[in-house]
Amino acid sequence: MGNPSTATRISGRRHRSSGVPLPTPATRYDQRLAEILAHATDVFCKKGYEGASMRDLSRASGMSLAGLYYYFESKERLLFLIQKHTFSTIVERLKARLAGVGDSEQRVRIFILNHLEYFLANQAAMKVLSHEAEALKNGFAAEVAAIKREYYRICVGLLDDLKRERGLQFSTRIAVLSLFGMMNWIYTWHNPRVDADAASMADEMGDLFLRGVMAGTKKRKDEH
Amino acid sequence: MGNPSTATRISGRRHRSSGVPLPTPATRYDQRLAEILAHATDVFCKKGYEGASMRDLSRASGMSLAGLYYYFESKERLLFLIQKHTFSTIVERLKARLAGVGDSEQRVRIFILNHLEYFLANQAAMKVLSHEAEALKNGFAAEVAAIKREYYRICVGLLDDLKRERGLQFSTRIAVLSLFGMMNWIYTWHNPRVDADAASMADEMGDLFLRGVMAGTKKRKDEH
DNA sequence: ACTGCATTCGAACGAACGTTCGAATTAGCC
DNA sequence: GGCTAATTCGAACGTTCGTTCGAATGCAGT
Repeated sequence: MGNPSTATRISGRRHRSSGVPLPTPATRYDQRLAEILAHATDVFCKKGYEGASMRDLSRASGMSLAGLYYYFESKERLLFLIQKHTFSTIVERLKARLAGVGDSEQRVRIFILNHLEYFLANQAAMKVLSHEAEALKNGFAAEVAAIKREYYRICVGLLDDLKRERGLQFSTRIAVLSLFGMMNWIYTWHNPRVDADAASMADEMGDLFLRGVMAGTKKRKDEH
Repeated sequence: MGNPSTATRISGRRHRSSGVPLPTPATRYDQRLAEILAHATDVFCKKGYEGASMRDLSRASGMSLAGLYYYFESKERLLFLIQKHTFSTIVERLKARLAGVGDSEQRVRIFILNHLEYFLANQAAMKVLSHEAEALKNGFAAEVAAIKREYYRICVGLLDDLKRERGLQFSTRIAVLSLFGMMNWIYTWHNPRVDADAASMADEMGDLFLRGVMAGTKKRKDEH
């Protein structure tokens, strides 16, 4: 089994026309693939990865069943592309937002806000990421798991900083995973018509979590 | 479509032999069905509802493919039976444990402990309940949703009591759903070899959640 | 041994599955 | 217009799916 990331399409893409000032930011191929990924995300969200058939994806994207296979070589790789792109983007945005912010409580709040904003703006993709986490196998699964681990480590770092600065006592592991639970569970209940926007929700969950973590017994300072 | 709950097997079960002092608490039929449900729970947990085939269930339970249909009339009803039994049991146990406890903080802690204890003692069943919540359709889905709603309302009641007694200010909806998220997410990460038992975990999550909810700004008492 | 019902099974059903292939169509470039 | 490669498609492949059916087996009461 080859590396899931490396392109398997050997034939080169169309070369960009000479002097055109980039009327489209990506090749036609990339655009079409992105469209298919978007439609497939909706279908996977609604019917689940196993429950969605290639014929469902064909219908949703308006392309013939066989035509889909010009853009990816298997249903599993399609899910992989969705998950990898979604997860990479959220990590990338997080890093950009954390840069230049020093206060450790503020940094945790940024983590929560970034997660919830992206979650609510891309609900379908995030549900597919959360809910179909076990659907990929071997190489595909490993690559997504690596991104997940990086994301997890970042959050652990933020909380360990907070803990050290303020001399708090709690299990970082339980705290981080509880926070992920609070945030990721949203896809099971969020209703844009009754629930607030991402910023308010991030405030509310941030309050709940940070108070819960910071109201704990501090270490006495004669403990080292 | 008939009521999913009512038995469709018309033929009566074997009548209990006359004077025997209940050597088995249930009929042979019920025992065998329970065995099949237990094996099916494991398979659904491992491969997902859609991903598990009737032939997988046949293999796991050691019964022929056709034989399974003597005990239930469809794969969907099998999932329904698992979800309904699991959810009913957890609600029933919760009610028993809450009876006679007056302190409202203690009652919330009991809710958390009951949930986590059952979750960790029946991980496979609870994962099937949490993860396959959308797999049932129409009548089947409605009946499980009714139990879920009752369970949700109980938790809302506990938190509203706490809120009133202590004059707290927070969104009950967000708090309850955040708590469910913290607890239900466990099935994605809990590892019995590294994580503590249910009681410690309930303490830790109870601290995190209750501090978060109670450390909030209290209403001034001249507000009514 | 015989009867009647509960239980189990092998074999098959039609439908739907993911994927493939060769031909048709389209779009950029001389 | 004609050439070439990129793109799309209809039709089919072999496999697996959930479910059904009639026959076999087990077992209790007579």
